[in-house]
Amino acid sequence: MNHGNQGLDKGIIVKSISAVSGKSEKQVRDLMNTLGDLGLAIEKSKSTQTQLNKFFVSQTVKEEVKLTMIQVFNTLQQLQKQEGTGSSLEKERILTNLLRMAKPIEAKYIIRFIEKNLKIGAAEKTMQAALARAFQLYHKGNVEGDYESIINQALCECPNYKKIIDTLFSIQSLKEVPEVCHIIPGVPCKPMLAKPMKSIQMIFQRFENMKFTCEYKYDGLRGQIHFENGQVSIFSRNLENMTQTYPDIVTYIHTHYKHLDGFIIDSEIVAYDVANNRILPFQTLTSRAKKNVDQNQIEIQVCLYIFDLLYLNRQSFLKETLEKRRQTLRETFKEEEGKLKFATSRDSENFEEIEEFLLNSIKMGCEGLMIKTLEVNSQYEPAKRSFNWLKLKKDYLDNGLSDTFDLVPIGACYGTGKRKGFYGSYLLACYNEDMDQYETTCKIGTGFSDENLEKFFQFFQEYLIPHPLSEYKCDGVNMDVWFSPVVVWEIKSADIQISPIYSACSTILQLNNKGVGLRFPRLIKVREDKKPNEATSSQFLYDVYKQQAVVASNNTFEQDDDFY
DNA sequence: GCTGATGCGTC
DNA sequence: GTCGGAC
DNA sequence: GTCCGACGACGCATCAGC
Repeated sequence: MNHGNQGLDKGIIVKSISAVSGKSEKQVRDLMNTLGDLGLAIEKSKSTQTQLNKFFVSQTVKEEVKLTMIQVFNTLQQLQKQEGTGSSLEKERILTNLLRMAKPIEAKYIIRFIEKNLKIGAAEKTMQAALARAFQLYHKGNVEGDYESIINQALCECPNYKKIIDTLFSIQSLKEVPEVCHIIPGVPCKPMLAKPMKSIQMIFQRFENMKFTCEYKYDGLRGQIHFENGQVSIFSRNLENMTQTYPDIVTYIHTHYKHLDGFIIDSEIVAYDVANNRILPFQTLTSRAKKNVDQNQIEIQVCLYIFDLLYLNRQSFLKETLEKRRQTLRETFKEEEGKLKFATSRDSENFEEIEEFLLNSIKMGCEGLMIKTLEVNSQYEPAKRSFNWLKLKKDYLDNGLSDTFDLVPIGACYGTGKRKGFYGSYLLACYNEDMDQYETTCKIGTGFSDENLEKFFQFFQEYLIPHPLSEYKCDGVNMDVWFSPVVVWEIKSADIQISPIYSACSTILQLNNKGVGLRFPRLIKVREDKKPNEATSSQFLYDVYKQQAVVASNNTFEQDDDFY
């Protein structure tokens, strides 16, 4: 089914639910907070409608109207088409009409569908398994073979349900599926992913007796680059077409590789400081325009760090070993400083060497290492095991070398779905000793056990306050509830980045009132031994920020006022 | 024309 | 992206 | 191990409302 974006504001959904159920918008929002789900909110609203409101609704819609799938489908497509001035009102009107006709349970799933979260415990993999089973039954045992793995493989190489289903309807033998649905330039292929590892030892355990290689893990955007018949396409990790965003890459490929008879390579697109031959931070890369990009107006240059070859000269390389793919990649492409480089790699099985390589990668502005087998199980086949590669980052390490921060929860938001009835996330602050104030630096919603979620929720009931304290520097952050500063939590993060909304270090930074925020924050533990005013200081946070390789090596980063 | 909210994609 | 829980 | 769904920070794009 169409899973396009309706671009529906939460506000529009709330208004529609309000219009359909006769409840005020505030009542709908309260219901949403209580039930932890807008879908449940409308289901309940519709099924507990007052007689008066039912009467009112029946003036506009005939009772006993039955919605069909086609109607819902068409309406969703209509929603998708709305754009420009006045589109929000129109969307609200269309959605309201649809919800009027829907039974409570239908309305629930329509809303959940729009929110792209069905919450039925079944997602992509379950659906694929079901598809396999369904066709097995459809063919009544006349077609032999492992449906699930064939379909899975086909979906990885050619993620197009229509094409695969059409094929399954028409085949005599399962062998025909890969003959029709296989990797081809122009169509994105599911990328290989990597599993986090907490130590180098774990890598030796995982890859015991296998040859493997370590590569720098660049901090950019995954880019799968296709070329065929003069046509360049660039796909993201989630198979989105982002060709329009990178006309500079398109041109580069065009001018250097049009002699090749088609290829697909895997790469990381990284922002690059051409003047100083340095990698720039992820944040810099993301500030590039995404639509209607004029190649002559590009201010942020990128370098392509390529690391794999999936297809070349009309041949799939997916089933080749990494050793072979890498060798062919190196023979086919040519490095150029600041434009295209092979990911820095080292084939080592020595602990100290790997450790040093990891530290070097971070010094160079990378996130850490990717570790991949070279021969055994080294095929590019995410269908077999999508997390076949391993990744190692400094902040995964459990050795005390990575930075943690001791922060104070000062507010929270209600949880949704399985977090219903508790807080789903907490606002954290560091302590500015000079100003005697708490400065926000992130929200946190991961690292909690179910037990802690409940325990913390109960705990904070005693410390609720109606408004943030005057010593909280928390402008620009909207929370459902606020607390007195009473506890300290230990938090780990990957990075510290300039933040448009958090206030930590803003007085030290002097950067248009911006502060710093944590990247990938998660809870480690409660610091029973610390009082709130012993939390991590703003100064410490700032020092750690300045120490980061990519900040330390690039003094222009924060002086360039135009940029931020 | 600007601002703020929020969608949607990246990590 | 990270994480915890169910299987 | 795999799958799922909680939740994070950002920045561009878009639209309402001033």
